[in-house]
Amino acid sequence: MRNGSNHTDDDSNLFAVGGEMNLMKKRKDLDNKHDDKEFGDQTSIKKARVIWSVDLHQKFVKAVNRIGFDKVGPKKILDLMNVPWLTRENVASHLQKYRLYLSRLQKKNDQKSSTGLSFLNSLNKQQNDGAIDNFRYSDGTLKLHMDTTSHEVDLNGTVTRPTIEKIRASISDITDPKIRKSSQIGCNQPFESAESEANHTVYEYSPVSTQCSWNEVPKRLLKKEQNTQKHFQIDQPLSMNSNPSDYKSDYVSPVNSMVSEIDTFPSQSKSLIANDQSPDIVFTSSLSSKAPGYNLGCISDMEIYQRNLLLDSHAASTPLDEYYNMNFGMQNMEMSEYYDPWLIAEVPTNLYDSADYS
DNA sequence: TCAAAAATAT
DNA sequence: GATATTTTTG
Repeated sequence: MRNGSNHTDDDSNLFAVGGEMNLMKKRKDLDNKHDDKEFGDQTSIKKARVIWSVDLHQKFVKAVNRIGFDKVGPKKILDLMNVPWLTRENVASHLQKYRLYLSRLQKKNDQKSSTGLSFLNSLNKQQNDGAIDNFRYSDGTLKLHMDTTSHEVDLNGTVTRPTIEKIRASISDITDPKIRKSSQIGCNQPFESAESEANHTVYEYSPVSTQCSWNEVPKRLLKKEQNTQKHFQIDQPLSMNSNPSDYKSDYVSPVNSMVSEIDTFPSQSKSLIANDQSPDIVFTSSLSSKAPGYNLGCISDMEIYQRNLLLDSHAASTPLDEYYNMNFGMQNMEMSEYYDPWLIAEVPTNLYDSADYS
């Protein structure tokens, strides 16, 4: 529909103008060729490519989880989703991708849990990598990384300190005024209305709104640490994987990687200024002094993304940023209250490493 | 130009 | 319905 109606309208208008057409035609050349062919019979107007918006995907995931992983099939999903214009093929295709994603996810987890001791190494490595990675994102934001590994570590008690302190240090580097301010702004926005909108809503924000990641996080995990103490902004999550290349554009597992990001790192005053003018960071994350690991990373980046969209439609971030934004990471925040639990779909529980959340 | 997403073919 | 392959997109 997107292409269909809009473009053909444009084209026909142009066509009427005639004289000016050539100029425009160059631009629209491709489309016109299409149209020529397609106008032969009205019936063959190319059907729109389905864009799996956040909402749509959430529906999808919800359906999948409802049906149960073993019994799931495109048809059933389609039924449950109850989206009239969607076809079985659409769903099938999406399901294929989804399965692919999940299996990779699982592989990652297995890998991780079987590596045993080496997770310490990977923790360090990851933090280092993170530091480097931070600059891959040219938006000047600092990402603070945290991994479930650190959570495990935390539980063990042993290695907890460094991690936490590292984070704390970073946090305290950030001085409050601006962050606080913009955090608040972001946080106080009402999300619900927008979130519960039908799919179409999202389209209005395209082109950037359409990407999504699979991350879906069990609600209950969010509830565990409600008392939050520090607020800081998060923006772009980043994969924490020890195997970055592999994850370049992967969907990030909620289990595997949790990321918080702190804007306003001293060395990156650039972004400070930018944010000052138009705070593009919208969410607040929280660190509990008790169990940072726990507290981190319990919300889907999709949702974050969605919120970002809604709250910040004039977006300071570039499409590219947005793009990456979607593909990476988990974030956590104290947003639970803002959510309608219904709207949050979950990844099958068996995919979570139970140790991580037990 | 490329990888990821979606469509389509098997 | 699953998976492989192809096309489209950003």
